[in-house]
Formats: sequence, structure tokens, C-alpha cells
Amino acid sequence: MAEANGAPRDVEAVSKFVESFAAQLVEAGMQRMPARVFAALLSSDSGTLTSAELGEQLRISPAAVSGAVRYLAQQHMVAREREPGSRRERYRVHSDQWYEALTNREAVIKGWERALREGVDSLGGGSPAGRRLAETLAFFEFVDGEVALMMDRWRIHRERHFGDG
Amino acid sequence: MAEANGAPRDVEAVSKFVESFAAQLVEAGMQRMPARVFAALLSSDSGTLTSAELGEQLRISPAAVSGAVRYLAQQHMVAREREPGSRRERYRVHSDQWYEALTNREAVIKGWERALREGVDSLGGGSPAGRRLAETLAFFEFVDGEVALMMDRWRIHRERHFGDG
DNA sequence: CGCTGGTTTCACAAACTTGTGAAGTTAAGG
DNA sequence: CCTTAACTTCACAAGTTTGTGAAACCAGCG
Repeated sequence: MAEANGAPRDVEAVSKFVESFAAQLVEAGMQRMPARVFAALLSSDSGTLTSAELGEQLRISPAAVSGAVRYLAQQHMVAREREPGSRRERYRVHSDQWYEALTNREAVIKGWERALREGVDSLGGGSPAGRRLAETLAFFEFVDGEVALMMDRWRIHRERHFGDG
Repeated sequence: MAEANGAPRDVEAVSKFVESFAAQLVEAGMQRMPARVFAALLSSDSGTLTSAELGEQLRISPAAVSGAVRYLAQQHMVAREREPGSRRERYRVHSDQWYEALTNREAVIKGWERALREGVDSLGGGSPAGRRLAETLAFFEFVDGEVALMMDRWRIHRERHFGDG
């Protein structure tokens, strides 16, 4: 843990966290560079870093930073900010925004539902296979609704425990 | 095998479903062969297929089948069954079992939680970064619990709408 | 206007992944 | 026990992904 004197961030400790959390994200399917960039932002005090800072901290080229943040911005996991009167960009992680992004695997689930619906249609609801697909579809529709409610409950829970961040 | 003229399975339609559902799974991060094998099982009437049937239907080698089912079995998405008095294996998808497997991204979430906990410890709960990590950790712990409850509700919902499959 | 710090795009080499044929292993059935 | 059907492992070729250096691009500032 860092001590008070000018709050020297323990570079070593931060790096250890970044790499280990990024590794988990990679395991869950995220690409390596976006995962590392995201972890770095998450563990920065201000919640923002510039391209240069990211490049230096992670030892990667400007090109890699550029690719990673483009991806993260598309997924709404980070926001881009231009600091006024400068050519520098800052990238920021909003906690709330990133939860939303996570649960917005919604797009993914919608894709599954579409494919399943077509399957049910073409195999017919009468066959055992058709019924299995219909049930699977029902499961995803159920989950969809429940996740939305769950996020509502989380916002309340969060408010109670953390105030608004 | 010849079709009884009552219920001819539309091979073309099944294949179309298999490929389109598998494509969705791939997009969500699953490997190609496991995704195709899984989709094929899901859309079979009996919910089971032998290695040979899988190989023929998907036009892939025995080696590919072997690799795919090993993966799926590890993830508890299919069960292996040996038909008694035969060298043939059958692979089966249990609907319930596969929902469980899906929500058992739990293993994944546990990994994230572990990494975050270490991060909170080493960065210290006092710093802004530490607090951000702590909140993120709290979110995952919250989700963990909620998902378990959601699955309970699903089982009831399912029972009502589908009887026990 | 053109210089300059900063970001993005592009082509490519290196690393990794994927699916295959073929050899190896296992066990049922003669 | 030996044969043989069925599954698994292995080494590799083909294909894909990844991150880089270098060039192109952009926008503030003098």
C-alpha cells in the first residue's frame, strides 16, 4: 500500500494488478491490448490517462494504444476527451458506464435470440428439437428482462454503499 | 438413415440453423468447432449424437470432433455417454445442464474478483484508484448473488411454461 | 501559412491458432 | 489373444491475429 508522503504510487504494485486483471479479461475473451489499457485506466487515481502515459506504462507503441482505445471506445468502456487547447487526448473510465457496457452483452444475446427464433421457425415447434430451441430462446428472453431489473437494483445498492462516485 | 415419411427432418434447414447459431457463439468468443458441435446437438431431436454423426453432419475430421467434445465436456455443456456394449460414444446436451454452464461463467467472475481483491489490497482502500477497484469488486459480488437468485426464478418460470423437459 | 507535437493508418513479420492426416491407443467380439 | 472399430494424440501446414515501425495525417501555435 502506498504511503502518505506525496502519495507515491507503487508502480510495481499497479503493474502487477494491471497484468493480472488484464489476464483475466483476456481469458474471458477480450483482446490483449484493450484489456491492458482498460486495466491501467481502472487502476489510475484520476480514472484518466493520456496516450503517452498509456504507452509508457504498458511499454507499447502509439499504434497499439490507438487500436486499443478505438476498440474500448466503440464498446463504450472508455470515453475520449480532448483536453482543451492541446493536441493530447485523454481516455477516461466512468465506473457506471463500464458496468452498462458489460451488461450490454445485450447485443450479443439479441444475436443468439434471432438465430434461435429462426431455428424454431424452420424446425417447427412440434419436433423435440424445435421445442428445445424454443425453451432455450425463452431462457434468453427471461435473462434479458432480469438483467435490466438487476441493474436497477445495483444502482440502488451502490448508492447506499458508495454514495455517487 | 431413411426418413419415415411422417417427419422428414429438413437437413438443409438444420444445417442453416447450426451454422448461424454457431456463428453467434463464435462471435461471443467460443471456438469454431465446439460452437458447431454444440449447435448440432442442440438442434438434434434426441439431444444426442455420436462422433460419427457429428463428423458427417459437420464435414469435419474425427480429430476435430474429439477436440470439440473434450472442450464442451470440460465446460459441462455436454455429457459423454458410452452406449453399453459398443465402442461408440454419444454426446448429449441436457438443457438444464447447459444453462448452468452458461451462468458458470462464475468461474470467470471468480477470477476477476480475485484479481480485484488483490488490487484493492495492494493499492490500498484509501486512494481513489483503490476505491474504484473496491466498487468494481462489489459490483461483481452483487452480480454473483443475483445470478443465483435469477436461476432459481428461471427454474420456476420454466416449470410453469414447459413442464419438466 | 508552415512547423511541430500528437494521433491514426498501413504493410508486414512474428507468433499463435486451427483443423487435418496419420499413427497410436483402447477395448469389444470373435 | 488377435482383430478391428472407434476414439485420441501428435506434428505440421495453412490461415489468422497481433503489435510494430514508418509514413501519413491533423490541428494548434507561432
